[in-house]
Amino acid sequence: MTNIDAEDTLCLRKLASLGGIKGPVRISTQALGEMLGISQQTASRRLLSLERLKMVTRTAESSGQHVLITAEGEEHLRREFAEYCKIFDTSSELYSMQGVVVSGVGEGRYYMSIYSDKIQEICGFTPYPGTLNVKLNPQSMQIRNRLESLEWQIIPGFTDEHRQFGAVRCLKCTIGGIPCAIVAPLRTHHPSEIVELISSDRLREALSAEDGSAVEIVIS
Amino acid sequence: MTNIDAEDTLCLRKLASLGGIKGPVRISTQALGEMLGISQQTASRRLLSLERLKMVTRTAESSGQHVLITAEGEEHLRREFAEYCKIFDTSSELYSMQGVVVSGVGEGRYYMSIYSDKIQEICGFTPYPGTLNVKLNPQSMQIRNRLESLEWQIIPGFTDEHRQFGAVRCLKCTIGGIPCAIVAPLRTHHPSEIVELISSDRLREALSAEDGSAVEIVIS
DNA sequence: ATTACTAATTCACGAGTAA
DNA sequence: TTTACTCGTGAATTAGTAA
Repeated sequence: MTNIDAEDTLCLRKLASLGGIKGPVRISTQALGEMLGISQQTASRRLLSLERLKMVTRTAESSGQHVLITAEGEEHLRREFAEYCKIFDTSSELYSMQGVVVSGVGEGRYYMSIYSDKIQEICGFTPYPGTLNVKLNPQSMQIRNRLESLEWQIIPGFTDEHRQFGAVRCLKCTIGGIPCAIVAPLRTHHPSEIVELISSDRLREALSAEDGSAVEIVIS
Repeated sequence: MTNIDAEDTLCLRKLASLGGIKGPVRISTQALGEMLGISQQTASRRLLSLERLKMVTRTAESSGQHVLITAEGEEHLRREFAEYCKIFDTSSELYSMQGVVVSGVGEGRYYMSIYSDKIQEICGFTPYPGTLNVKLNPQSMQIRNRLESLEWQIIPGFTDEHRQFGAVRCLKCTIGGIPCAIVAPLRTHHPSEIVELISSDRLREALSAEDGSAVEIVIS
């Protein structure tokens, strides 16, 4: 079988949008060419090609032709469709980021003990008192930015007699397969290239990781 | 904006299937070329092109590169996806056939009076005693053949003291916007190029049609 | 190993035009 | 009006390499 190329597929898809699957479509090669941004001659060639591939049938009538997509043609378009379905079904809301373990500033530990109860409620685990800090590579930063539009769980801030505690948010994920969550201040202008992670266990131990170890974070 | 062509789109889609939306993908131009059935050089050029169009970003690392689809690239793929959705959402189970009115053999009238009650029950109208016969054009015959796989309503046959009446089936549709139904014997090897239609009204009058008049039948 | 340049070649495109 | 042929041109591809 001579394989159908990308340009022919585009042409076939256009015919389908015009109703070529449900019934014959009356279209001149001139008009088809204009729709696809190609010349009349090339449109003619495309139709000839699709006809040879048995993706369409044509009947010449006075002052024009009727084009109909065959079952085979429809099948081809459905396969294309399925390809896109696969991409957007499986990868919707699934992201992965790579980075290396770095030393944190140490404030995470303090926060985690304060918000412990809230985190248990939201994430389903009591956090180990401390965070794992991961420095993302530049490409993963682009993914990190996209995470901003996902739904984070919000932990409200509060004030006690000593000081004010800002609201934080968290996003469940896994690192090396271990359930954890990214924590971040509620309001930030630009996400940091350093991601803070919490888990029920001490992640450095669970991952056998030390500073500089490469890790992967998966958000689903 | 330089427009993205069909081949670049194919390449972008392949990267998406490899997970290029959710995170950076490690792929050599050699491997990408093999997957797409093109040379290493062309694969390289495609990536350069996609990069220029800001559909992907790349980071060169030792022994390879990491490719990530940008938000813009994802947007483009989603538009392609939407195009296919439109085709298969709106045109599923919607067919159209063209033909000309012809004189029937006259037996339809007889049948219609006998099956009148059943038709009322199934189609929601009491049929005018007579059928409109439409001769389909060759292309529409292909559509007619596809109708065989749809769900027809079956009217069981019966036997009285005089003769045997075979089972028939009908499929609701419209002709020139008027609700009607195609009737056919339950078992036929090949659908006839002549379609018999029933309606509550005399269709020839309702359509102002005579022998040779062009008509369109729509099945939804 | 890689990526991507340059050069040679192929092949796809549109203009002109016949049917 | 149509469709689709031939033909000249040029864009796109692969081969050969450099980095």
